[in-house]
Parts: sequence; C-alpha cells; structure tokens
Amino acid sequence: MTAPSETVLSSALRISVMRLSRRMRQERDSSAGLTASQLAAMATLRRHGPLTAGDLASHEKVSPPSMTRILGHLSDLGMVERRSSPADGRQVLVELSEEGHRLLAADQRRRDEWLSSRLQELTEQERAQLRAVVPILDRLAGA
Amino acid sequence: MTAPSETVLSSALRISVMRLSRRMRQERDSSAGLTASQLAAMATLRRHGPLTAGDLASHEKVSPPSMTRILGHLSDLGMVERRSSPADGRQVLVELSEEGHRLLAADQRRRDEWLSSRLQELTEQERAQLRAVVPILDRLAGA
DNA sequence: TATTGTTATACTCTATAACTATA
DNA sequence: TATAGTTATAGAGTATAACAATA
Repeated sequence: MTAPSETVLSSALRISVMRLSRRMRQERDSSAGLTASQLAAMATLRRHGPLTAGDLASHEKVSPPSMTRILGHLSDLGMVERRSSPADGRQVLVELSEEGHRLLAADQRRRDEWLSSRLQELTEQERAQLRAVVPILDRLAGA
Repeated sequence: MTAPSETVLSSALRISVMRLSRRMRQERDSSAGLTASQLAAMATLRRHGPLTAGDLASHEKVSPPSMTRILGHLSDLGMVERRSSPADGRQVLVELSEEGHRLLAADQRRRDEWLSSRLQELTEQERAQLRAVVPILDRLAGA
C-alpha cells in the first residue's frame, strides 16, 4: 500500500525527470551526426578503456552483429581503432582514437554548458538543494 | 564563465537524471507490446482529447505517413478510433478508445508503482528533499 | 488549385541464422 | 568441437515522393 503523498511524488518526479532528460537529449542530438548507439559505445570505451567487441556488445545490451555494424561506422569515421587481440586471435580489441576522445569531450562540454547556464539562473540555495538530491536520485536508479 | 562547483553539479545532475530516466524507461518497455511512438501518441490524445491526424503528427514531431502507420497499428489493436471530420471531409479525427484509456492508465499505474516502491526505501526527509526539488527540475527543463 | 491523408518506396537500426577463423 | 566475430537476411520504424479525395 502506498500513501497518497508518495503516489503524488512518484508521478511528479517521474514526469519531471523524464521531461528534463528529454530536454537534455535534444541538446545532445545536434552532436556531430553520431547516433545515440554510437555515442553510447564511445562513452563506454572511454569509461572502461579498450574492450573486446563482445564485451562491448553485452555491456551496451546490443547483439554482436549490431555492435559490428556500430563499430564499422565508428571506424569509418575514425572514432575507434580495432585490432585483433594478441592473446586470442579470435577477439577484436576496440579502443577510442584520439579523435574519438576529442569529439566525446567536446560533446560533453557542450551539453554541460547548456545545463550550467540553466543552473546559473537559479539561486544558490536551489543549487544546494539539487546538489543534495543527486545521490538520492542515484539510489533510486539503483546505481 | 562558470564556477567550478557549478560545472561539477552540472555533470553530476546530468548523469543522474539521464540514468534514472533510462531506468524508468526500461520499466515502461515491458508494457503491453506497444512501442514508444504508439504510447506517446496515445498519451497526447489523452491530454488533448480528439485531434486530427495532421495535428497529432506535428505535435509528435513525426511525418504524416509515419503517423498514418502508427494510427493503423493502434486502430488494429483497438486503442484509437478514427472517423472523418464532419466539418472537413479531408480531415481524420482520432480519439482514444475506452480500451486505450484503460491501457494507458494501467501503464502509468505500473510505472508509478515501481518508482513508488523505490521511494518507500527512502527516509521521509529524503522524500521531502525530492518533493522540494521537483519544481526546480521543471524550471531547468523550461516547463 | 490547395490541402489532408494515404500509398509506394527507400533508408536506418536492430535482430536471428549461417558462416569463417581461431582455440 | 567450441568460441569470437562477421556476413546474410529479415523486421520494425521513419522519411520523401507520388497519389486520391475533398475544399
């Protein structure tokens, strides 16, 4: 059984979070012509360092053939480099290129700029409230 | 110029909001076999009442042929009803069916249930912090 | 002649199944 | 024989262009 006020909070929070995330995603969409899957794969490579194609596929919850395709595009664009593993010739190690690092950094900077400028319009107290709430949001997401 | 602490808040908030929204979207995905586009069109019909196919297409930022296809599926599933406008025979008025209303309500209830149960695991003080922050998130999104 | 919606066709992204190369 | 990745093929979703019906 859920108390009324929790139901109201749940709806309100869900709608607000989804709306803000949609807005932030729009900010990202104008990014260098890369698709969401491509950017996600690149972000994972930056976070984890070099990964095999299979590990990357399972991390991104995408099938191996789809990852092959995604990596093909990223490779054509010069964003990643593929080489076969010295330890096991069947595996393909994928690494973010210099160019890939640059693009990802620029992308993140641009998105943060949008949100930062929005945050400037708030009072210091409101920003403090947001800061306090970030770890709570993370726990809700199970992170 | 952005102060260091605002940049940190910006990154942290962006990551947390995106993560939570992704998690909530996953919860929705198991919904009755309907696609995101179909659910979005239905939600818009619920919010605005009957709309013409064209108005619905432009509201959803989708081309008229795509909306025709989406409505075809929803109509096959009995979620919407289409009838030609009495005022202008070229227009098609689309309305959510009884069944459509039911499914949308159940869908929203289920998603709220997931988040509500997560919120139960927090302290009352943490929930109060979240409640206070909802309108701030809305202002960030420009809502 | 202009407008609303549909049909025809093509492109992108994803998946499963079959195949190749290495272990 | 098993595994990692790629190629072949198909399905879902979207778009632009051509068409039909109505104003």
